[in-house]
Formats: sequence, structure tokens, C-alpha cells
Amino acid sequence: MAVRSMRQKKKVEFLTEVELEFMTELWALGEGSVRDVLAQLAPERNLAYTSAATILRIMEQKNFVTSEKRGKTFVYKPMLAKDAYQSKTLRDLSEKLFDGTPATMVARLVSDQGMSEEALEEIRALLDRRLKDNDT
Amino acid sequence: MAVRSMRQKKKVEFLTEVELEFMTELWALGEGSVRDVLAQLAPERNLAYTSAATILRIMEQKNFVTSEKRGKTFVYKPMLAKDAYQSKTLRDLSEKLFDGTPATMVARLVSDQGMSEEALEEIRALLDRRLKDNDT
DNA sequence: GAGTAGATACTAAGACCTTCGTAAGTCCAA
DNA sequence: TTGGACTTACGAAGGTCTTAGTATCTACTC
Repeated sequence: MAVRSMRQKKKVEFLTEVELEFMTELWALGEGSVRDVLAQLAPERNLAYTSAATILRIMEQKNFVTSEKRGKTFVYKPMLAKDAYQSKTLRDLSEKLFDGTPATMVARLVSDQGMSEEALEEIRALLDRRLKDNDT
Repeated sequence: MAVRSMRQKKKVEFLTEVELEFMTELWALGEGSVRDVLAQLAPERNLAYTSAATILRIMEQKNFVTSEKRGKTFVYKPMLAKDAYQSKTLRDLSEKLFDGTPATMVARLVSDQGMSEEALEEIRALLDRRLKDNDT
């Protein structure tokens, strides 16, 4: 029986570049095997099958995904919801690049991203709802 | 005469963790020597002087800062404005983690816990102003 | 003009990341 | 039950990042 385990010295918090790429596919798929994920990548990506397998194995060691054996292949599933990871990332970025004030961040987003009027309206509606909730 | 130059194969886009830490101090200071930057860091950071010097030298190779010799020391200055870098980072994050829709990003920020009511009000004001401008 | 304090340049170690080849394991069909 | 196709495990190469020590350089003082 193979080992397939490894201690983690420090808790890993964030996905690396490639891990995020893979996790994005898993979030979209819900779950998937090495082959499933590989198939989702852009054709020009040209990543070897074994590379993809290694990446997913490492992601499991880091507790970003779990695996379940089906037939002879492992099926991987995210352990971290996309929106939770989005929040975590924004919190980190706010702290490191926006002096811990998320308002600055929104300001920057709203003022220079190409955001449609509908998108802006939508966000304002969201804010209104949020502010009303706080009142209660 | 020493060399102090080096070719760049690929354009470096983003600051590493430590580089961001240093750049943050330079943004706050406007400019500064190795010693100046080092003095701004938290005392428990305990970074060797030569390490700080190396980091700034590398940052110059990557064109994140310029240097100017004053007396016997170099004074470093950001080549990249903080708000420009903030925008760049948000654009990248939006693309990689928010499906290219910055509105989702704002939504996540706003719906997330940990934002004061004042901050939310501030953002709403910002939005109102922005929406009004679009009308004209 | 030589000595010295302090600055810069260089090198390197150790960690992690990305990639892939090789070897070993596993399921199934004939 | 054995062969073959496919899968997983492991190791290693090559790259970047962070850190710091050593060597060299330089401006200033006496």
C-alpha cells in the first residue's frame, strides 16, 4: 500500500498560481478527475497528464481538495468554497495593499474599472439592503 | 567601476511579498535609503541590513524603483504609483478569481462581514456620485 | 594619503513552485 | 491469468524568492 500522506509544517493559506487555475476548474465542475480538469484547460495550455496529477496530489496535501477513489481513478473535490476563498483573498489584499480599509478598495474598483451602469446600480442596491439590515 | 545592471528576460509585473512590504514603506516615505526603509519596518521584523539592500537592488533591476546616489548612499524612489499598482492588482485579481466581473468583487466585499457602517455609507456615496456623473 | 565606518555587490543556501519522466500499481478484457 | 491501457507515486531539474554573510568600494577625517 502506498503512502499518500505527509505532514504539514505550516498551515498553507493561499493557492499558488497553478493551484488557483486548477481550483477554478474544480469549482466550475463541482468535482473531477485529473483527466476532467485537464480537459477544461485551454488547449494551448499543453500540460502533461502527470503534471496535472502532481498538482492535484499536492493540493490534497495542502488540504485544498479531498479525493475519493472511483474505479481506478481519484476524483477530486474542493474543500474550500469559491466565495469563501474570494473573501479571504480580498481581506488579505485589503490589508496588504489598501491599508486595511476595504472602502478604498471599492473606491478604486468603482472609479477605474470598466463597470457598467447596471453593475453599479446592482451594487448600490446591495449596499442599501446591507445598510438596512444593519439598522435592525 | 561596478556593474549594477542586468537584462530582464520577461517583464516583471507584480511585486513579491517582500517587495510589496518595501514598496509600501517607500510609498509612505516618498523616497528613502536602505536605512530609512529598514527603520520603518516593525522592530520584530529583524531583517539584516544587507538583506534590505539586496531587496532594493533587485527591485531596481525589476524597474519598480529608481535610485539616486546622495553622498555615499543610494536613495530609492518608487517608479510606480500606489494607486496605479492597486488598480493593476485589482484587475488581475478580478480576472483570475472573479471571472472578470469586478461587480462580483464589490458584491463580495460589501456582503462580507467586517466592514463598518461608515465604510459602507462612504461607498454608497461614492457610487451615487459615480452614477450621477454617468448621467451627464 | 591612509585609515575607517558605513555602504554596495556578489554569492550562496534553503525553501517553495512548476513541470515532467520513470516506475510502480490497478482494473479489465480476452 | 496475463497483457495492455491507464493511473498514481516519486524524484529531479530548473526557476524564483528570501535571507544573510563576505568582500569590495567610497567618502570623509586626521
